[in-house]
Amino acid sequence: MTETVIAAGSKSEQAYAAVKARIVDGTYSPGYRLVLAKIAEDLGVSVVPVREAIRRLEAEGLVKFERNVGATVSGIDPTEFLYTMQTLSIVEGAATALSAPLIGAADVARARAVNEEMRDCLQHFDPVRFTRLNQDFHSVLFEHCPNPHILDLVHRGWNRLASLRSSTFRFVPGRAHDSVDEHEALLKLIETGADADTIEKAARLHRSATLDAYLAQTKQ
Amino acid sequence: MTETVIAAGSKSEQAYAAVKARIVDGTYSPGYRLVLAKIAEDLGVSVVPVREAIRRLEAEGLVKFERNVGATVSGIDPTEFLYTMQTLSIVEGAATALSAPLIGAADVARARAVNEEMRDCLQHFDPVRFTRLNQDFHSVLFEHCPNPHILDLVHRGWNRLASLRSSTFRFVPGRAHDSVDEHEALLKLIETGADADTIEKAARLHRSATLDAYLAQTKQ
DNA sequence: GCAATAGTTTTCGTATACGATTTCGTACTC
DNA sequence: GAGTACGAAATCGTATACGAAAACTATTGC
Repeated sequence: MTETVIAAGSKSEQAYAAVKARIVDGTYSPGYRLVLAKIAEDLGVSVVPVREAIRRLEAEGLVKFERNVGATVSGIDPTEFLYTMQTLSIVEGAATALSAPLIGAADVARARAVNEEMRDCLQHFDPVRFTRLNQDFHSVLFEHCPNPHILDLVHRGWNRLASLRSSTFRFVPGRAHDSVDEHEALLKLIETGADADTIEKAARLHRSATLDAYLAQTKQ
Repeated sequence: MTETVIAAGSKSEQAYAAVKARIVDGTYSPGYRLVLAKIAEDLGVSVVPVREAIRRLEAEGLVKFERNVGATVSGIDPTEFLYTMQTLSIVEGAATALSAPLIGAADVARARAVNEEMRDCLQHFDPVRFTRLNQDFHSVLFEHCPNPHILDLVHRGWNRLASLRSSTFRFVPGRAHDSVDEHEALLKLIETGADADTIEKAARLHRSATLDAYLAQTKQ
């Protein structure tokens, strides 16, 4: 994969990218206390650019900031998880519907290949790989979205979701099978040029079902 | 000494609120160059908190920031306007649908009163008041949305829209009449407990129609 | 008269420093 | 032993200062 080799732009940008990456990949898990001076030292910069980075992450919802107290990685609350999923279902549904007319046969083939790999994962029980493939699959579906704002919201949603991973994001074996089937159904809809409404609804439902499965598992 | 009354929160927060307000109310219109030192002086603070504020506003899409060049109020591009409206139609539609079951008779009455005031505005041609009332009306519809993330996105959308006002946001007399009627139709749907899908679709359509009217006017 | 260039000014970017606030630990009182 | 008060340490918040990059301006050469 593309490791973040690029020491791009200002130190503020670097700090932003670095902290964001650590939150998304789980190095800093929810509730983790982000001490400015410590992060600054880790990254070899001063606190000013780190503050800026944290503020930006706060605006994206990845970080909670409290005056004179400090920053923590946000999102321990299960309710938060529910809200995040609901929001994602809406913006991702819209993004997928808007993308659909622009998805070519090659994209569908690529997505299908990914989905078959996912099916393969089910045999060997590889949740980590499954999760990554799942993201790849959905990326194909919404990456052509012509509206950059919606695309941005989708990415933010996925990032939030990823950041919550360690506490609430869990692989539900029983659900995974259905998920793969729903993926295939979505591809069929796109291939046959179904109308935007149908695709949007299907995409939403797919995510809602995933949410329900998580909730059901959590209750047990 | 009547210093600028509410010295709420940190200076960073103050700067954030102040600059945001100026962008939304049109004091700083699209393309306006935001010089850090100047803003800092205006607000009586140093540049550091101003930088933070600008970064946050950038994350919200209200400001465009370019390395070593500076910040400008974003959104002159008409395409941007289209994307903003589309995004808003989606999140606002969802927010309205989610709010609907929680909207009480009193709320409906309040919204209806506002709408009748809007109808009144049509007689006396008062675009400014009409626009404000329109916001009030929609606020009633989505303010009960239980998902804070979606609510936040709606507010951001409205803010972006407001910030674009001076260049592209224009009152379309021919459209205003239909708009008021659609508001009433929306209220009826909510009163009769229509299902979420129907309400969502109606809310979206309402905004799409507004967008179309703007576009038609722009073309002329 | 125009274009290229060198010098000046403006503005950004970040390190450092210090005051303000919170938190935590310890001692004291009831 | 529990609760409170006080002091020390940690951490945040922001002003200032200075280096770096870009934008602007004036001058020179053609």
